[in-house]
Amino acid sequence: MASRPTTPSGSAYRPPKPQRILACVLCQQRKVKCDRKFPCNHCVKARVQCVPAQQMPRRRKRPTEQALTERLRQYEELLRRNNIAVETTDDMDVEGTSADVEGQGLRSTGQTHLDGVAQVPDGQPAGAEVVKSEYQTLGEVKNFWDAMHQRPPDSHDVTEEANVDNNFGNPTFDDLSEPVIIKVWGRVYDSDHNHLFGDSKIDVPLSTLHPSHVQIFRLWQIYSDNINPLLKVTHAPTLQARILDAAVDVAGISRELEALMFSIYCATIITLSEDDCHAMLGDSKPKLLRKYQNACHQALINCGFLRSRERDCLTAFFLYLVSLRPDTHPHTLSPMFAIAFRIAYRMNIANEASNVKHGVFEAEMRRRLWWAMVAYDSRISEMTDYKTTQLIPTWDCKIPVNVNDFDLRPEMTTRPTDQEASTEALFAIVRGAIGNYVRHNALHLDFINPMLKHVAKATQHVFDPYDDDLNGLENIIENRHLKYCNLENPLHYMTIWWARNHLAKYRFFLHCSQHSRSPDHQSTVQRDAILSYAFRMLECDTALMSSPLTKGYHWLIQFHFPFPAYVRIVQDLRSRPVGAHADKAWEIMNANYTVRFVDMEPSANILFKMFASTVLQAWAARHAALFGQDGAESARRMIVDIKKKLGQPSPPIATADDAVPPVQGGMSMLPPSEVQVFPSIGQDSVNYLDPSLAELNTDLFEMDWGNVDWNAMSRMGWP
DNA sequence: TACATCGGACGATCAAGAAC
DNA sequence: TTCTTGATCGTCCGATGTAG
Repeated sequence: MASRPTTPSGSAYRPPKPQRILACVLCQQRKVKCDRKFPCNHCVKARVQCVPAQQMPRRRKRPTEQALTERLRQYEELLRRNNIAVETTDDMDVEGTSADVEGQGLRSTGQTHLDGVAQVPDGQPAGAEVVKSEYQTLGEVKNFWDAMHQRPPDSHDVTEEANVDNNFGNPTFDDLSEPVIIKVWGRVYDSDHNHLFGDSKIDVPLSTLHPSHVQIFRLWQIYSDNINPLLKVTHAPTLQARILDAAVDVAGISRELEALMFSIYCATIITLSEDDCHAMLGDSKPKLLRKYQNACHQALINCGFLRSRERDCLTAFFLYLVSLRPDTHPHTLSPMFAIAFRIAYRMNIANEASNVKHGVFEAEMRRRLWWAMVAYDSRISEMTDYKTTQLIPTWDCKIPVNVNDFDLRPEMTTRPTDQEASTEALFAIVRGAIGNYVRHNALHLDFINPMLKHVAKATQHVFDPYDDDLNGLENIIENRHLKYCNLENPLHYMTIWWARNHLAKYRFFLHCSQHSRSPDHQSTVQRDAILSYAFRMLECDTALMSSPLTKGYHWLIQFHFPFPAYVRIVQDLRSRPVGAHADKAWEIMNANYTVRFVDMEPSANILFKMFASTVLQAWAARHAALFGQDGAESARRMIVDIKKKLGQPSPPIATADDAVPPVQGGMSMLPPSEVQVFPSIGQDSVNYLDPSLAELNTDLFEMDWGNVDWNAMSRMGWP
């Protein structure tokens, strides 16, 4: 008999196991045989996307010490009943028992004995103690009720919340702790109204408003592709299982999960095209959005989102707000986000000392939610009032850890280590790294509240491994996070260009903060530097908008229209209309215009006119400066398209004569020397090219923003 | 009749401890 | 390092329900 082949070490050779091909998700769900061709026969028949299932990591549930002890007692009892002498566990030496259990890896501390191994002292969830030691934090905010009772801050929270129901019947003054007080308020204001959201407009059970089984599944898949990689506020493996279960019995799910599911439907729909909505859900996008937003709104009321402390509930509210964004005035959205932040602060998710008490998994999910909210809100703040941003140094929530969702499991007791390679959390990690730098930056804080600079100084050494240097941050982002990226992977592509865009954007902002004088009073070096950041922003934005890889992420990219970059470039072009930098500016603007506006429907809205007016002013300046002899074809294409959209004739091929009208109150942006050189660069020259824009020939910084149609503007991702 | 749903039996897999 | 154990995951048969 031939001997089995062996490995170099002498052990028997085992060919690698062929990778197991699992049934597709739909077949698993339906419990039918899958032929494992993708698409499989059932999916083809059902005309749905066939998605191969992913193998779940084994989650072996270790029996708790309590369960083991209980089992042991049962066996002892059986032995005793059969008249067999036995030394009971109660008689055994405590130290010995403890050591035995520790030997099995069941105990993390020697302090507790038989009452719940997965608990650390004070009833904290698994992993809380381990994680705690990993952090330096600002410390926990004092609790008033603990101070009243002279108790250490750790002695309530999770344990007491869990025990509230036990002693809630007749709380005495000694029982009074924050969770008890909350419960008491709950009883006192049992029927409070949701004043902000008004009364329900839905007169049917919410369970009847869910999409069909198959549609729920498809929406979840699209959410997993388009939303989750960028926001990372949900944990795909556990939530997918919950949603698939819930889809089977939508009437029997918890209120929080119901709100979360409706919020996922709404958020997913904003990422779909009109055609996709019809094909997949059989209705128009606005109708579907309205339907699921109403249902989500009601589901949020049902779970008392304003007073809830459930993470699912806050996540649902956040996703609901994300779904409102494209059709909502940012000034309306901003206070709604303020509500979300007030809830988050009540839940203490911005506080690391509080997060670590919730166990490894929950703490990580709280961090992800907080950072996603801060990042999204900071964009809204940019669009409304920069001062309201939460990108400030007064909280200490850590950046989420760089791991795949499968490496983050609810039963974990130690925080997973940051992976070197790119993971599913890449975008969230990079966004967090940039955000962490920005919130401690003094020049950024000048725009918000200069007093916070003292806080930033005091806390930076604790939180910011990136030093005070944007170059250092850029280095780390490029060499640590983007190094392993594959440009063919949509999330990697998105992260690379997003990160570069934001680094350029913050250089741009910080430069503006440092050199806030009028551009005309800045040195050429300063003007060139800031112009280069503006160019970079447009180039990155063009890369993001033009790639087919990022189609599913357009909902977020469109939200970040590089408006300040355009403003700055045009300002510069009006005063320096010719030269190498000007040629480059037109080329870059044209490329960005092509991906942002060319497919836009001709619109009479004031926003586009405003944008057009600004660009045409710069164009007029160039045209005049070159006496009509302009060879910049790319710029001309852009101008022709703008004119077309405005319903104006294409720009005339101006003659030198046209280009030298008399100066009548030339533009304030121009230094006198340049007005002399280019006498046509003035208000009249713009009107000459496009008289319909006379009313709009105003500086962007001076216009009345209160009259702007923000709904349309925000749909386009302005400003 | 065709198709969807789902309880539940059964096999496959693999983490963890035991044995060598 | 290999073996054993048993919990968990994954499959899909077949009973049942539903719609046309």
